[in-house]
Amino acid sequence: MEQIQKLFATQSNHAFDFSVFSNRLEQKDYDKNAIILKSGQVEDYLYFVEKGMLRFYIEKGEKEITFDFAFEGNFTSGYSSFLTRKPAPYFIQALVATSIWRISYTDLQEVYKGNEQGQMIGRLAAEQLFIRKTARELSFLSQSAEERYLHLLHEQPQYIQQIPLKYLASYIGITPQALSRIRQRIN
Amino acid sequence: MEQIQKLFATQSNHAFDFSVFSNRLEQKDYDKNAIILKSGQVEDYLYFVEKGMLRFYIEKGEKEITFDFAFEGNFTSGYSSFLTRKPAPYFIQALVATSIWRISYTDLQEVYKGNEQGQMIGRLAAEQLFIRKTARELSFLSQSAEERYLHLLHEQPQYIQQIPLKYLASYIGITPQALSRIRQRIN
DNA sequence: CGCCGAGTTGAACTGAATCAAGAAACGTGG
DNA sequence: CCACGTTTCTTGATTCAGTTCAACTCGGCG
Repeated sequence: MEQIQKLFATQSNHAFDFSVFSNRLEQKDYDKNAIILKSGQVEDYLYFVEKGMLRFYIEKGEKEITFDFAFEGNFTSGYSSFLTRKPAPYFIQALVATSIWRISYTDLQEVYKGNEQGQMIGRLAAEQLFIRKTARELSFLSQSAEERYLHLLHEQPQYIQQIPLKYLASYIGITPQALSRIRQRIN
Repeated sequence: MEQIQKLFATQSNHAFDFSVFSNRLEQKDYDKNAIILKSGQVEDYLYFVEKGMLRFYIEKGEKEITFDFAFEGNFTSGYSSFLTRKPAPYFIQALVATSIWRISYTDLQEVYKGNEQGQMIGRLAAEQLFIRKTARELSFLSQSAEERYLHLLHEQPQYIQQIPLKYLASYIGITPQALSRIRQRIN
């Protein structure tokens, strides 16, 4: 909880009654491999990852495609579903035992209404998510698979080694075999 | 202008004083190839494309990488720069003679403040942009270059043929030569 | 008319996919 | 806590999509 409060304190230049928001936060723990959101469900929460990490994936025929991760200190959500109130086409899963804080859609609307500064929460989340997606788009257009892997290693060194290679490969856009060979080449 | 109003009417289930927003809209016309945002500038506007189309690109060494287009009826912006008030690392250019409506950052903040429903504009823009980026991310992970091209053709048939092949190739993530061969193969 | 950028086509090369088999790690039940 | 079975990772051989370099065509514009 202090993590979130600290984040707001650094972002906000106005006094902000944090309790309006925090009173509606709910803490949840998930076991390793637990499914947090099932494909076909409407996402009802915005999450803040306190500890652990999450994986986002879609099922495409036989195989899973991992397209996102969320680490400690990130805001995350099945965000397009959360915003549009339509079923999400993907799954969210805990990669390790994970603790999150979450706020429901309706509660977040209340925070928006009740407090001038409340919008900041939504804005912070939206900005973080959008900027990440844009950076990732450019990585596909301008970098090789090896560069994407090295960038990922550099950006999130403490978490990457805990993630199974097959998920990383999928996230980078290559097969597990290809990533295995990249690893052997750079070591 | 009616285009935008219609968009709001279909999205909003409440009465919305559209004039609070529209009074702050400014109409601008750009010649073919005009630069709308220069890399290094802070994006000060949110745009609605009334007519024509835009291209987004970064300069990487010698070459340009086109990573986005905006067509008639789209909201768009150098959005991460607009949100964060930091310089954009990319250019926005008119591909053909283009007419837009735009609202400045400060005016949009005023709309947010002055009107309960005002947030909707920001939300609509954010949703549209975020959802598109997510779909594109999945296209890089799960589709071949040829599939991405066919999808683009299918999605925006009326605009694609007006866009120079080299920009389309870049957007898809391949060389102009490779796209030229894909075209010859599918015809 | 001549030039220049855009598009096309060819040939050689390369990074990654695919298919296949073996090694290592992992968790589950006895 | 070990033993077994399953999943994950590695390594090899072959194939394939896309890159690179190069030459040529075409259309528009000065």
